[in-house]
Amino acid sequence: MTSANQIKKTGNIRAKSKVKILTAARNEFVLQGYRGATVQSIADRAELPKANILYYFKNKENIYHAVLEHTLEMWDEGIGDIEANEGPKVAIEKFIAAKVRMSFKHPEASKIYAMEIIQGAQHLKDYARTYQRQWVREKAKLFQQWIDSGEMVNVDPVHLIFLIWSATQHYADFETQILTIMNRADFEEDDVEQVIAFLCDIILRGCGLI
Amino acid sequence: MTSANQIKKTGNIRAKSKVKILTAARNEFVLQGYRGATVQSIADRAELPKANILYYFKNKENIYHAVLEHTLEMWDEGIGDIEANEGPKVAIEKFIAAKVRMSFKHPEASKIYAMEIIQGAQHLKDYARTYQRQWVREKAKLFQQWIDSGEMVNVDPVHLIFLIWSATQHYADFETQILTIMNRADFEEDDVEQVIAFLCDIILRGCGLI
DNA sequence: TGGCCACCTGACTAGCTGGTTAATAATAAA
DNA sequence: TTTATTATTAACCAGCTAGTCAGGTGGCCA
Repeated sequence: MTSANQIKKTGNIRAKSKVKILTAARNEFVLQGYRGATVQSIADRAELPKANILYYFKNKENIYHAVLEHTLEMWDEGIGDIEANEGPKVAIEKFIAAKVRMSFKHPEASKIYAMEIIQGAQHLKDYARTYQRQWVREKAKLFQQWIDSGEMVNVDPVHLIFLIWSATQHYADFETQILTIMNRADFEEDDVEQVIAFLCDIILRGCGLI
Repeated sequence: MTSANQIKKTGNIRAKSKVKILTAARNEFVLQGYRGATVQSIADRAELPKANILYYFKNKENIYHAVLEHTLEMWDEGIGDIEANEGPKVAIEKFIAAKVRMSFKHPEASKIYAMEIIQGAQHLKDYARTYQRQWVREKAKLFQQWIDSGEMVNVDPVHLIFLIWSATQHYADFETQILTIMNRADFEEDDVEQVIAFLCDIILRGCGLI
């Protein structure tokens, strides 16, 4: 048995337990907030003794950080990529579609992220300050070029990005409210495409691209 | 001294203390969440002994309910009123302006509301089920009439309302993120009007109203 | 003056919190 | 098999939690 296999085998138990714990933790943190989610409640949900949780994660904050990290990875993936050569229409369409799909696929991730920001983003100030700020500036510059070349109407690119973020994430974060108002129990496949169509339609027209 | 005056005088102490407590509580709940905000921390912020807090509000949940109630009142006020006779352009403009102004004026209210919804809206399911659902249906019907009469483009009225809600509330809820990305310490007077102008511009054009 | 009532608060408690420890079991390596 | 490492968990603890309570204070009216 090779050394690589050793690591893999022992790693498997660790990995499986960690996934189990993080899934339970993510749900608890969404439902109860950081303080409201207790190590015991996470343990109960994961169907493991509390001490086992604290064997894999030194402490509660560590669990939260792991959950947050996973959330940010998703955010990065789901953010889609706006590229210069495809023109504003396709770029915005792809961006909206990617964000809406992520909202419907991983609402808990969006919710955790939202709560973190609402409460002051104490765990990820640096993330916004470095990574996000740069991303927004880059993409805003692209939009500005399209505006300057007359390919789209003159709208503030930064606020346009905020608009798309908010409108798309809304379907994850305010899921409960939306479902209640629409008098529905759950979202269905069709809803995703309908929302994408609606947002693309109104925002593209708003940008003078239809 | 009349009985009415007695009530007013004693009521004044009650009212003043309650306002003090609720203001402190609102801030604590926003920053720490329901479980994270302790009665002691609320007391410290209000500069009152803990027992005094519990003299005016039987228990912690009572405080939270009072905060939530106050928040909903603001929401109701700030929601603006879409009226049939003013036409879609003015209606949407007024609606957006009202919601943006409220977001900038009372960000904590919006944040508390958002957190409550994200966590499953356990304290105000009925509110959404009765009041909000009816409001949305009413206003959606109005939009539909404007669409049918060719006064605006055919966009889903319910999703249009969601779009406006999300875009406007975003400036309150994600304040921290927005300020960080824009590399600013605080919002200023001008920002409010700029945001209103941006959102009106893009959404009205999106509805074929420009 | 004395009685009434709203207001105030220090001291207390039962239960829960995150986290430790020490002893045991399971697994893998030699 | 023996040994070493990893995984598991009951029992425990110090500190904090929401909430209680009993004993106050001070203003107002008869």
